[in-house]
Amino acid sequence: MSTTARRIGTETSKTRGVLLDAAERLMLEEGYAGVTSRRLASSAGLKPQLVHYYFRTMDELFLALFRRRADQGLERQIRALDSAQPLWSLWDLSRDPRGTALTIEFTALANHRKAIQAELSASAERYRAGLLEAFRSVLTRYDIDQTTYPPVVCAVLLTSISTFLVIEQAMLGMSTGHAETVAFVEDLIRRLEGDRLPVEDVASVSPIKPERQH
Amino acid sequence: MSTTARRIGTETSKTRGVLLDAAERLMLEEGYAGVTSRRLASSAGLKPQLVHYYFRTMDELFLALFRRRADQGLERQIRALDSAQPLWSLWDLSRDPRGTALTIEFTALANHRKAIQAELSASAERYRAGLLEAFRSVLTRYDIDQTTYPPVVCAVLLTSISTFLVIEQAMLGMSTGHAETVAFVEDLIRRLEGDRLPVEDVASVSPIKPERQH
DNA sequence: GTCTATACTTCGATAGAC
DNA sequence: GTCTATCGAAGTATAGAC
Repeated sequence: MSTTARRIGTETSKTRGVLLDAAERLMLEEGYAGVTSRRLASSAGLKPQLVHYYFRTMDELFLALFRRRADQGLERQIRALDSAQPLWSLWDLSRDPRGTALTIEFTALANHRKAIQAELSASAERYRAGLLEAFRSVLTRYDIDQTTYPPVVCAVLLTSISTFLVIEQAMLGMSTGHAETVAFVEDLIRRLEGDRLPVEDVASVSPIKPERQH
Repeated sequence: MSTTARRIGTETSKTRGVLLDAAERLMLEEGYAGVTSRRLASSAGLKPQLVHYYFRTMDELFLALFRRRADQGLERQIRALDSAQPLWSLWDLSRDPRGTALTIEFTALANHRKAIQAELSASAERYRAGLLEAFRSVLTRYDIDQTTYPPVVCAVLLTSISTFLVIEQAMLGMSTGHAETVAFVEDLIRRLEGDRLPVEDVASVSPIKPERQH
């Protein structure tokens, strides 16, 4: 009997990282449905069978891809929380088009890949909790009435707005009212944290780039 | 030569409507990738070839499906604009989970179906324009400073918030902070339009249901 | 770790009989 | 308008040689 486990590549393999990078690129360019073992391999200049050598199933690949990004996102959030202007940093971070576009693709993917859904909502909850903490502290610092402006509402609003703008802009090519909305939000932030200090900006200091593993 | 056009069913056919209804149901339940000619046919109790009899390609089916919904959405928006409490009506309308979930699926689909993208963004622009007009008129009526609160920003905000809540709730099963956010928005509406009059509520008067064609 | 070869499934689409 | 029959392409996945 062949209950003996099938061979699988190590997590530290260079090729594995190359595949994940290519998968991410494909996902951004053509949507999650464009990420098939064949297309992925060809886009990375490899044989389709290698995909199945490193990932038992496509689900496993999507999960690995998501986890890599989610970990990176949480790391960046932590750095943003620690910056001199947490609101500006969090706003800039949440407006990163690549990160948000990937989240949206994973959300659509979660519709028929239940393993993804669990991972995604767990990660979203963690992210929300971080934002909540940031708003609690900032609103306290600036002495804002937290009954009128609950921190959790601020967290949801910030995420909704940035997510929605990315959906329209990056996925549909729409931008009606975007500039005005960004100006509106940034004016609110400015009232609390003053003008943005470009040098301290977390997002610009560490631009999103595929993470190479080796 | 077979340049003679392939046969195609009429737009008023009952079977065609059944297929569109089934496609919509499938799309909501399993995402757009679940809508294949075979699965669609089997879910409607028909043969796969009938799908291709009524729609030359799957793209054509998706387009027809989208247009039917978009037309219905615009109609409902117009009725909401004419109601006694336009803000309440528009808010309720935009929070309809089925309509928004479909929009999100079409957005994901638009990533690799360019015909869909054009249609989708055109429709979104029309919808935005309607909302904008509503806010212009309401803000004028209640004498709100439109420099501080630009109508287009209100339109973008309303759509972002409702879209985002549906994404998290219906697609990810998340709800942290949702109740508070809804309360926050509804409090703002209440200040302008007073309490919601349940009977006048457009959304509750005409619940979303698949439109039968015959 | 990468290759060849291959099995099996599902998909979109068309031709032609009834 | 619906059926049977059928094509070719693309997908996931595995076995075994090198």
